Amino acid sequence: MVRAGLSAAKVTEAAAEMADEVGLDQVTISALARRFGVKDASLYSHVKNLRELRVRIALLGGAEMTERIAAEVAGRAGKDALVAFANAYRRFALEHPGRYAATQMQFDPEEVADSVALRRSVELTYGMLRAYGLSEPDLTDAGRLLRAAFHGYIHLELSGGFAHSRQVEDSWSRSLDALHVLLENWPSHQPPEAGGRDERMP
Amino acid sequence: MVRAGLSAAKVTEAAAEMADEVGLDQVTISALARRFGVKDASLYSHVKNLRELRVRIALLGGAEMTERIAAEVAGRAGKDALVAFANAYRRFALEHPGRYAATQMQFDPEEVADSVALRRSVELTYGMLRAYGLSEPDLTDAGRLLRAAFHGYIHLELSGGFAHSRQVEDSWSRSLDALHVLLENWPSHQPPEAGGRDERMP
DNA sequence: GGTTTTACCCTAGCGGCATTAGGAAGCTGA
DNA sequence: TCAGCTTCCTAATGCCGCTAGGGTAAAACC
Repeated sequence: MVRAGLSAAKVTEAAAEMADEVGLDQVTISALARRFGVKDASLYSHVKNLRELRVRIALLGGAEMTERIAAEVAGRAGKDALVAFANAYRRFALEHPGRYAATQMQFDPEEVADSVALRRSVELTYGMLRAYGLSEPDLTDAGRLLRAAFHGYIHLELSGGFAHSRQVEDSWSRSLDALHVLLENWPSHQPPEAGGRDERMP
Repeated sequence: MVRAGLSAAKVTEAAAEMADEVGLDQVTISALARRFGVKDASLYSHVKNLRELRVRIALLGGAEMTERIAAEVAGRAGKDALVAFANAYRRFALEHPGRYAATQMQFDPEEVADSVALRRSVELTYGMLRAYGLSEPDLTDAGRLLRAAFHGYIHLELSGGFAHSRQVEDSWSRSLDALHVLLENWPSHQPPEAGGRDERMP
């Protein structure tokens, strides 16, 4: 009897690939075991349960995504940085829809508490926004709106909300133009006298 | 033997309620049958399968949502309309997360082809944007960005992306300020000489 | 090199879910 | 009243997540 030679890492990588190919919700323990030519129960030596498997996919995907964004943004500022960030974000999501979907799960705080990628991605966003001259609390507000716009756009695109036409590219890049204008004209707000605003999550 | 007196409409309404309470993915045929005190198989007299049930929830939720938005936007224009639209959108999504989630499914084109609500919601958006002086192709681009921003924001909020603090309200209303500024300063584009742009979906 | 220990993978089995087939009992209209 | 339709049932299939417990390959130790 030859062993399959699995490991948590291999299982996660295969699961991520499978998620990109057939959708995150099609990634089941059974299907994954089938892909490895192994019985379902065998996978439980490497992964606690289905939820943990998905969290692993998310952490893997999140790390990869942040890495790619960081590489593209490096050395840029202002609109250059914004466009590089946004395009890297979108390209990753379109090329790896399963991994991307996984990053959108609801996590228990401690599941992602020690995620370097998460902290890094917040830093990247804030660095970009500071180049636009923003500071708290606008930093937080603008960051949220940017994340929302990016995610919302990709979500609509992935779910077929608009046709998969060449036009989406134009629309996307014009939205980036618009967001650039938005950040340059951000309606600033003074932080309130008393503290409390500082504790906001990004 | 007393009959339960079910109907497609009653089943859908109960399913929508259940989705709001426990999450769309917890709405199963079994759970719903249990709620009615009926066997699983009985529901198949009223609903073709699980997918159709979810589509029904989506259509119901979409209609309700559009209705509420339309009521709020009626008689307003400019920033008033934008804020009314956005707040009605967000409030519905937060009060009815299950129905809202259902509206985000991927549909076959003919499943929603005859949805009045969908057409109406597009009209509402476009009317709002025309009041900002936009015309095609900016109408389409701005509409997409708005939908993306709204959906993205609510999605982040619902999935706990940021803390459930009072601050989210501030952040949201400042994002609306920013979007208003954006629409007033939208970087316009000329339509290309030859046709083709007109066929874009919203 | 032989032995012990570990860790991997298996068989077996539980309960939950979606779905279908076919039958019985209520309701409706002639 | 009785035929016919609808609603609900029982029964069964197959897929899935997950657990318990056992055997063996591979690694660790002497």
